[in-house]
Amino acid sequence: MDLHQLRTFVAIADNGGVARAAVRVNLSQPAASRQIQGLEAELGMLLFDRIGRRMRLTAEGEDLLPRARRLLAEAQSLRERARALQSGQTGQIKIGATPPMIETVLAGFLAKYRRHHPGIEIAVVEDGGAGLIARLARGEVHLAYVPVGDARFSGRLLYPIQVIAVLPQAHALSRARCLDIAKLADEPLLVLNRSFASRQWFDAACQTANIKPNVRLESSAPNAVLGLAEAGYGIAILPSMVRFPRRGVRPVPLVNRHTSIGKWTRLAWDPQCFLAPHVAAFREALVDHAQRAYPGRALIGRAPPLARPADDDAS
Amino acid sequence: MDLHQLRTFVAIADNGGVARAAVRVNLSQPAASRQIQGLEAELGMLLFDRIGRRMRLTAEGEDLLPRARRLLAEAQSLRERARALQSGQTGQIKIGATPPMIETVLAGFLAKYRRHHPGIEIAVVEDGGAGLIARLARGEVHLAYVPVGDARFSGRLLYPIQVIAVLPQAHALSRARCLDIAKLADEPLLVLNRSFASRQWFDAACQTANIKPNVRLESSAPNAVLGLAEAGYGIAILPSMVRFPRRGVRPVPLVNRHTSIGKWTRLAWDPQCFLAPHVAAFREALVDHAQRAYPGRALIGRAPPLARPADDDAS
DNA sequence: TCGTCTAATGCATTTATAGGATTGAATCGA
DNA sequence: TCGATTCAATCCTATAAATGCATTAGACGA
Repeated sequence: MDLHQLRTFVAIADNGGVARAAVRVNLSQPAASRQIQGLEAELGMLLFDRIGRRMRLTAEGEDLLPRARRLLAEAQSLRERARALQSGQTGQIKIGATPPMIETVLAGFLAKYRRHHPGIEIAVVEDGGAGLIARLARGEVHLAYVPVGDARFSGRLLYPIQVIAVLPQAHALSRARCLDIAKLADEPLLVLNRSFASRQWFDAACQTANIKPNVRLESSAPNAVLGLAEAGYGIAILPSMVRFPRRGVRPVPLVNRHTSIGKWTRLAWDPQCFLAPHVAAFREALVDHAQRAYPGRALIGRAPPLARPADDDAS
Repeated sequence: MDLHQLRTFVAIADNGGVARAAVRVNLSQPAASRQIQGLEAELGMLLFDRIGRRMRLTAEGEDLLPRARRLLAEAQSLRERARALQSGQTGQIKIGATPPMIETVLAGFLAKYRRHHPGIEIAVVEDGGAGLIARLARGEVHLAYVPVGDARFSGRLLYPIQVIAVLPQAHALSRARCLDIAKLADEPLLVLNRSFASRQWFDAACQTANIKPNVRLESSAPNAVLGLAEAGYGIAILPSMVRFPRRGVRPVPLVNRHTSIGKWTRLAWDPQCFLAPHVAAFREALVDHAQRAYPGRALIGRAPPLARPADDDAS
């Protein structure tokens, strides 16, 4: 059974003759004749009665005709779906991100993007940094926020994330343009737990600076830390992408011997996987958006710039 | 796009590899490889990412895979439907019949037949004799009750229909084994109108016998005629297939010079049309039923048998 | 680093499918 | 009633496609 045979079958039934049908399906008359014969032979039944030189559907033909139509329609729908996918008008995108990324960058961007591209279905997968790398490697997501330094993936640099301190306005250190971590030695600190990259960077910086931070609270929720800082309970240590302004507190970038603490963020993908046009378009739009309006950009300008890694965009 | 390509596509996705898929679809590995490449080329997109020596579905492939499955399932359903039609387990039958035929023969038979063949859909088309011939010629019905004598159709003889008189039991002539129409010359008669074949046969017989029948009533309803006969209003002239017994009246076959009046009935079909197995089976069952239990058979035995035409069964 | 496994490619062969010409039969018009 | 026409089927040949075998290229594991 062949789609061409079915098409010819339907055409003969519709046009009432092999010759006319042949024209409709861009075939010669003998070819159409043979196709219908081949179909009849394969199905083991006559689809048409040959009444003189006319073709009339048999009962079986009448029964199978609508089914053949459905099959052809389904095939056409498949082709059209493929064309839509190819042109990037439609398709699915799976993007992995950490909760802070989702909150600060992705949420706002997605709302805008979906309005302009209603055919695109965007699935956001929430996971931690290590989990995102694994998902990207397994092909579960097309794109993911991954820190710089993993050579397995291509990526586009987005923006730097730096560690900042959030101090009460009344605090003496809050007027500084930026703040060396040595000055935090005896201050009571409110920090995130070790699953946060910013906490790891902060710890590493303290270690190199030979400082033992006075941790008053370790939390898994940035907003909790921030709220306590507002209440004057201590100095919050957070990544620069928390949203400001907040009342009664001031953010100040941290430095370690005149060097900012943090890393650049990257939107990465697996270069071994074919990246569909609609995914590439989405990626470019997201990169553009993030680079223009990244969280904490006002703050970051106050500290020495982080070393910018090479952008290893291999597309 | 080709069903084979789609089948290979699905097989690769299911079996996770070209080589294994090739075995499943009875192809060599290179053939399967080229099929999927051809499909990808035609759709203008990669369906699989080649990760090392593995094949992993792209986003597009994942999108199109269920559609391909549906298409293949639809094709399989078409094949299975064709097989069912071919084996005669299912299908449609259109049979044309006159109202008396439907009432006396078909109704009872259909009830029985449908119980034993639930897959068969039987459509009964009610029409007059001339209408049935036209419908048969146009292919609107597969089978029809048609009088003998039409060479265009093949047919199987069913049973003779003879013209009978229905007399009040008290009538002197009601004791006869059969009755010559000459004896009806002066009796008040209740006859059917000229659209009934039996009426035409009766008229023809009267003409050859040089008799002017004394028609008291001409009706289009056999039961009305019969009812009036029961009421003693006259002698009813009817075809032999009316159902007996009736109270107070006796049926007597009519003869014209020792010759029965009537014709054989035939179940006919268009020999130019392919007769599907399930239609042929239905036909045989109906012929068998009609020949064994035809209406008026007890009555007909009392008159000289009608000349039996050749059974021109050309199948 | 070597061996193995997998998908892709080259090549020769087979297959089948197409079109053109022709035939045979049925329909139409004179 | 007899051509003329029309249409489906058939024959034949050429072209295109698909297949299988052998081989290659590349990745994965020991």
